Amino acid sequence: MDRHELYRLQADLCQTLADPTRLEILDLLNDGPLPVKAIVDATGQRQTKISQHLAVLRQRGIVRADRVGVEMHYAIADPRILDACHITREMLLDRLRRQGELADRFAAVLDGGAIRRVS
Amino acid sequence: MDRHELYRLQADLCQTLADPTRLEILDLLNDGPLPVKAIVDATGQRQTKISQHLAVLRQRGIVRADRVGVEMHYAIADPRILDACHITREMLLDRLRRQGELADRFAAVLDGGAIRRVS
DNA sequence: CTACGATATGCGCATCTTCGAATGTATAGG
DNA sequence: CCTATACATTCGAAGATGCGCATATCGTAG
Repeated sequence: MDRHELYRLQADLCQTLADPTRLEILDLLNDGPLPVKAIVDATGQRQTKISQHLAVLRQRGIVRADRVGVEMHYAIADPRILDACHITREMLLDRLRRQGELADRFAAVLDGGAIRRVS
Repeated sequence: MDRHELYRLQADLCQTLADPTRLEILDLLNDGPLPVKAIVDATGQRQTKISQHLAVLRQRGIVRADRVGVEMHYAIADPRILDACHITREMLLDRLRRQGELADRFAAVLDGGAIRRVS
């Protein structure tokens, strides 16, 4: 297994996470296994779409599917994926906060009339 | 900022990480800032390609670029991204280890002739 | 067997991504 | 000014992805 093969696999894993619907599904499964119907209802998306995304997550081993009677229950396969998602989410929230502060400071400067004075 | 907008941003961030070359670049920058030339040499990829990927990383705020004389030095903007990468890498390595064990056990069974006896 | 509810799959289309080739820009040296 | 070095940008082709629509499968109840 050479280094580049690992980068390829890691890129595949990231690619699997690179979809808003799939991230939302993982977030829902964070609280425990759910049948497809529950995910469809919770997201408000079409069943076909959810099923396709679940297939992607299943094929890459991110989630696990078990039959429970007539339903399929999906669950997170490796909880560490949620840690990774948490980190990226925190990074984004921090960035948004910083942008908010910047916007506030900029707005304050505008209110002070500093920009108009310059122009 | 509603929940779905955050999922979209997070998906964008994951998408940015979803490329072997970009992951390799981040890995290289893990040890400190580097000029483009060093990255090109270290990866053995074409300069155009590296520059394109650096542009992607720069636009998404993953890396920061500073002029140093005639060179551009690139650096990791938020070290937490490396934590996230580390988690996914560990997950993959674990999975590969498990697959290796499975393969070993399977090979042992094959050597024992259990499969042939079944067929 | 039939019908139904739950879930999965195949297909076609629009969109996005990646790469290489060529070209553009900028800075330092002569 | 001219050149070379270091890096960035644009463009087109090839491949990948996401979605909706229609349809298939699977388990269970009649």
